[in-house]
Amino acid sequence: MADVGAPVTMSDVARVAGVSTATVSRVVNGRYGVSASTIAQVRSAIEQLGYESSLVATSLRRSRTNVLGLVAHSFQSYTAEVLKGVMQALSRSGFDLIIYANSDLYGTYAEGWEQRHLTRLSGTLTDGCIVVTPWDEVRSGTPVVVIDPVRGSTVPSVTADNLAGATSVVEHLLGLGHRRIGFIAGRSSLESAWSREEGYRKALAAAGVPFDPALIGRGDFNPESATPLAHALLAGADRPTAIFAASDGMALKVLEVAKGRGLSVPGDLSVVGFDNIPESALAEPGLTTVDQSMYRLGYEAAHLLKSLVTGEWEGHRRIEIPTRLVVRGSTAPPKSTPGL
Amino acid sequence: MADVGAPVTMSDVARVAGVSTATVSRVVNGRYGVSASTIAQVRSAIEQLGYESSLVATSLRRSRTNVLGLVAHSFQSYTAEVLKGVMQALSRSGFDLIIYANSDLYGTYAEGWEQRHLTRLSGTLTDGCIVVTPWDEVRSGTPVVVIDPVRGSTVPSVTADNLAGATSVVEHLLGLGHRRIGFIAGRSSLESAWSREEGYRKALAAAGVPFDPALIGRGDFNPESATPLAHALLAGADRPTAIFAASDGMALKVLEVAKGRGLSVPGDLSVVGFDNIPESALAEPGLTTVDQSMYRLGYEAAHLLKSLVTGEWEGHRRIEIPTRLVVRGSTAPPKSTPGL
DNA sequence: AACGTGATCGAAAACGTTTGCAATGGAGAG
DNA sequence: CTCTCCATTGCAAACGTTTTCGATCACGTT
Repeated sequence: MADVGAPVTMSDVARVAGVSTATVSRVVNGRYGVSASTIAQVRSAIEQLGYESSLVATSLRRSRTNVLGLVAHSFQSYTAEVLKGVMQALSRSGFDLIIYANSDLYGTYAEGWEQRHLTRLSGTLTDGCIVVTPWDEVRSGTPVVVIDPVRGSTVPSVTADNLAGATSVVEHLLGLGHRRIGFIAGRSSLESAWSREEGYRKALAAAGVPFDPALIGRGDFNPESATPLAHALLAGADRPTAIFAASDGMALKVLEVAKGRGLSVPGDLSVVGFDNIPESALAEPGLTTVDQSMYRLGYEAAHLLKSLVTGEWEGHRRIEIPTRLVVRGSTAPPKSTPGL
Repeated sequence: MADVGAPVTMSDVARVAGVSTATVSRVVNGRYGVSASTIAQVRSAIEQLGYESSLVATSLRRSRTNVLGLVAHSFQSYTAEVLKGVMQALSRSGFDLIIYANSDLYGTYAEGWEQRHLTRLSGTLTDGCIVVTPWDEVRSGTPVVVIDPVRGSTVPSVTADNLAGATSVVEHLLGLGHRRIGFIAGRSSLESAWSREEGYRKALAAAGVPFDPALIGRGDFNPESATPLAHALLAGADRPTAIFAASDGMALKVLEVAKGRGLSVPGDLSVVGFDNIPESALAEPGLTTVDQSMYRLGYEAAHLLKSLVTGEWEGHRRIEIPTRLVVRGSTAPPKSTPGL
């Protein structure tokens, strides 16, 4: 029954209850110093009018709002998963969550919208923010926690143990007998991309496999960026027997390219991704990948932000969560295992 | 580089630029009546200080904020899908989106939180809201669009063509040769639940199959509610050869129960759901279901809300989107097809 | 020289809330 | 009866912005 009309304000309540707005405010916020009878009157007026305090006005006046913000650059499935974790962490914590999503996906404001949103929110609306989009310079008057930060960032952040995850992938492939393992890197400015590459290199080095620059493709986590790189890797005469892409989105493109070139997976080529997005389980064959619990990423980020906002010092401002190798059908021993 | 410190306000800009806040406001909002040189000064001051207008203060002062709100009761995967559609519709529309999620998932405010959030948002922050949670009484001073409304609601709403969807399911089952078809209903207050049951009844009637009340289980869309109902339906001597659950969540529970009772699907029992959530494709066997594009639901809702907010009358305040039967492995002809 | 005109800009009110401070009143002490 | 004191309550300022209104000024017209 959407009845239009001016929203009921505190003055309305005050008038009906026959008191001042100051008193109404005190009742609403449970402040000390209001007589029982007045409280009853105000309560009844609130009930009668269906009054609810304006989030905006309260935010403007107060410094603390008990609202946390989240800024994300898009809503992929992983963002939703992060969200679940955040909400779970905030459940019954007294903090509400506001998610700010920009409408100008491809608009003129595309550059720098993260900062715009962050500033607009943290100006007054929120006590702190979680940033899910990769962004280099984070300026904010209130605490910020970044999920998957850029390399070298000093902002409090939560990230997966990308090094260990990538290492486990390469060890898995080496264990199957692969020696020529291609790698498609992610956006190089991101710490996660860098750590995954680092894991790739270190695991190869540890096994005594020489590093071949020709096996590296420089992607940017955007699935489309992987397509030409996969073609390039697979075109050479001495093509790799396995390709490890730094994200599932890119790995799925590799799968596509391989099929397009008449290569069977995992028969002719093993493919591994990173992230364990839902689509990976549905792929044909299922994509071997590294699970980084997005849920947990969100949960830890919210927890960290909460402690930053309330001022409870928790020591670590940088949290790493463990990863887990998920072996599916896209990896198998190479057809010919030369040198074994 | 999160630098703490008081956020920069319009007064700061005014001081630096040597003008009044009124002028700064005019520049920021592109109002007419500011000299080119002044504009340049103000712009430079804004740049220098990194000023961004406070969403809160602006909202408080203005009536229009160009921000739309979305209130959802939880973040299942379908909510994320709805979100994508909403964001796409709002892309480059000049509207931003704020999603308000409550932290008191199981808290004392559990009852009526939707209304609380809606009121807090629509009070001043947003120009209108999309409500994704089923809720009976919607009170709001600003336009509201409800996705999947309650039965009899007069609030502008967007819903799937549940009647046609349910009809297609039953026709599919009838076509396979089923005659005893069980039905597990959804929350009866919802229009979608009612329409799905209506479709079930009408399709049976159209085929001349008598309606048997013993084949109806009264669920509430909550997956757990389906478990005892499935047991009850399958316990009888004259058990159905197929069960149509009004939601995928409930259908998956039926699958579980059937397996638990030693029934093979689709050998001994065909199972159909409604919604086509991602999990349904992953189930073993894949769940036959009705696809209602959540994306489209969100898209249309956002579009409708936009037109309501801007006052462009678009006629229909009630939108139905088409559904599509998705046949997977969970349906097959009954083992014995009596009467055929 | 007086005046109208249009462009530019600042003062101040307003949005709805919170809160420091002061005012009011009644009760108890002297 | 007066004074003090505490509990209760209202007044008004403040949060950061937008917008109305009027002031100022330069310029061209009579």
